[in-house]
Amino acid sequence: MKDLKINNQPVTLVDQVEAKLLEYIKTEDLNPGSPMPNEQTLAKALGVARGVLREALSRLRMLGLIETRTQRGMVLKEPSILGGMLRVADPLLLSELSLLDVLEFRVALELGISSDIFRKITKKDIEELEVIVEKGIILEHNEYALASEYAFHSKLYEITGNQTIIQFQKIINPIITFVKDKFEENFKPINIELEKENRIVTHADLLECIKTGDVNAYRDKLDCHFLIYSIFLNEKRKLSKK
Amino acid sequence: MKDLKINNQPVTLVDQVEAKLLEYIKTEDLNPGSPMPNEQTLAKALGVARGVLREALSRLRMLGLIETRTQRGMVLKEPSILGGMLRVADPLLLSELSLLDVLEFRVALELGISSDIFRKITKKDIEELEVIVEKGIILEHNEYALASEYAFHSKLYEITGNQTIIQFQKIINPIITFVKDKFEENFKPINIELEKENRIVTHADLLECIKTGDVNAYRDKLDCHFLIYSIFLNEKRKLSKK
DNA sequence: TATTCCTATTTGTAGGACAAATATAATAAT
DNA sequence: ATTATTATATTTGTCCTACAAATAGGAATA
Repeated sequence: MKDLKINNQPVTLVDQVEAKLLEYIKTEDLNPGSPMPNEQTLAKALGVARGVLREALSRLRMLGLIETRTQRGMVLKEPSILGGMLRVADPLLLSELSLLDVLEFRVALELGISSDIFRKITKKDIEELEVIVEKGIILEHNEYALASEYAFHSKLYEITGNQTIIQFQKIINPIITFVKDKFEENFKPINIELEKENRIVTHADLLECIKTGDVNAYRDKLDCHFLIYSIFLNEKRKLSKK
Repeated sequence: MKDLKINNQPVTLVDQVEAKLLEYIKTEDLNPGSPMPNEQTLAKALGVARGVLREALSRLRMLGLIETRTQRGMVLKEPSILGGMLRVADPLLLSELSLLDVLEFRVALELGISSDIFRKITKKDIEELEVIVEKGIILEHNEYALASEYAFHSKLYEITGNQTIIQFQKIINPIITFVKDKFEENFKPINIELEKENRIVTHADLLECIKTGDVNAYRDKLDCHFLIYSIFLNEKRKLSKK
C-alpha cells in the first residue's frame, strides 16, 4: 500500500488522510460553521500520528476549507473555488506557455461576458467607465496607465455581478500585466499590421460601443486582441513541440 | 509576532515558512528540475522544527510546486495554475451561489472562445463533432446523454489548443452536471418561454452554425443559455442579500 | 570489468513534551 | 444573588527524538 505511486509520486499517509478528511466532510454533509473533532480524536480515529494528521489539516486550511480558532477547535468554512490559484498564479512560477494560455483565457472570458455586460450595464456604470477612460488618456505612457487599465477591466467584470469571475480577474491580474509587458515587442509587429487597417482598440473605442449599444462591434474589437495573442501563442506552441 | 492575525486567523509559523519558501523559489529563480536543499538543512536555515517545515512543504507539494523522489531529495516542478481548484471544485463543498457562478463562468468562457474556434476548426474536427452529435441524439434521455454532452463541449475546448482552458473545463465539469441537474426544474419555465420563440438550442443547431461559418448565429444561440442562467442567478443573488 | 554488498543519507511516520491561549468551572467580592 | 476574579482543563502550535524504508554511492568481490 505504501509503495503505491501516482504520477511517479508515492501516495503517502498524509495524502490518504487528506482524502479521508475530504470524504468525511462531504459524506457527513457538514455545513460551513460545523465543528470538527479535535486533533487527538481525529488522529486516533484515523490511526495516524498527530503530525501526519496536522499535515493533512494544514493543506485543507490552506485551501480555506477549515478555519481554526484557538480552543474552540476547528470549524468548516466554504472554500473559494479559486483560492488554490492564489499562490501559484505568479509569473515566476509558471512557464511562458502557461502564462500565454492565461492571457488568452482572460481575453476569451472578457469576450464571453460582453453580452451579459450589455444587458446589465447601468447609466452609473457608464459614467464611472467614462471617468476611468479619461484618466487613462491623461495618464498615458505614465506609470498610472496600468492602474487605469486594471480599473477599466475590473469595472467590466464587476458589472457581471459574478463573484467567481471577479475573483478570477483579480488573481490572474499580475500574470496579465507581466505577460503584456514581457511580450510587448513581440506583439508590436502584429499591432502595426492592425493599425494599418485601423483596427487598434482603445478603451475609449470599447466605451463608445457600449454607449451606442453595439455588441457586435464591441466583440469585434475585443476579438482583435484575441487574434494578436492567438497568433503569437500558436507560434510559441509550435516551437515548444519541437 | 505570533498573535498577528489576518482574516481573524492567526499567522502561524507554518504560514510564514510557506511564504518564505515561495519567496526563496521565486527570488532564486529556480527552474523546474532544480533540486531543493534537504529538510534538515532547510529547517536549520529557517530556524524551525522539521515538523513545521514539513507542513509547509506538504502544502507546496499539494499545489504541485515540488516533487519529492525518495532519496534524490526534492526537485521543483511547474505547478498547474488550476491544480489548487481540483480538491474544492465539488458540489458538496460549495454554496449554491458559488455553483451557479461557476455555471455562468463556463457559459461565458464558451461564448468567449467561439471566435477562436471558428478560426481554428478543421474538417476533421467537424467530422468528429458530427459523430458526437449523432450519438447524442440516439442516446437522448439516456444515461449516456451526459457523456455526449461532455464530449461535445470537450471537443470545442480542445480546438482552442489552450491547455489551461481545457483543464478548467475538466475540473469544473462535475459542478456543471450537478448544477444543471439540481436546477433543471427551475430552468424549465424559462426554457418553455424560449421554446415558444423557437430559441431552444441543441448541439445540432450549434454544429449547423459551425458548418455554415455563422459566428454571430452561434453566439446568439449560446447566449440563450447565458440568459437562462443569468436570470435565475440574479434572482438567487437578490434572495441571498436579504 | 562487472556484480554484489554495505553504509550513509533522506524522506516518512510515530510519539512525547511543553508553551500559549482560552473556555469553563470554581471561588471570592459586592 | 449577581458580578468579578481566579484556577483548571482543553486545545492548538511548536520542538524534539527515534526509527523504518528506500536508495544512492562507494567498497568489496568475482
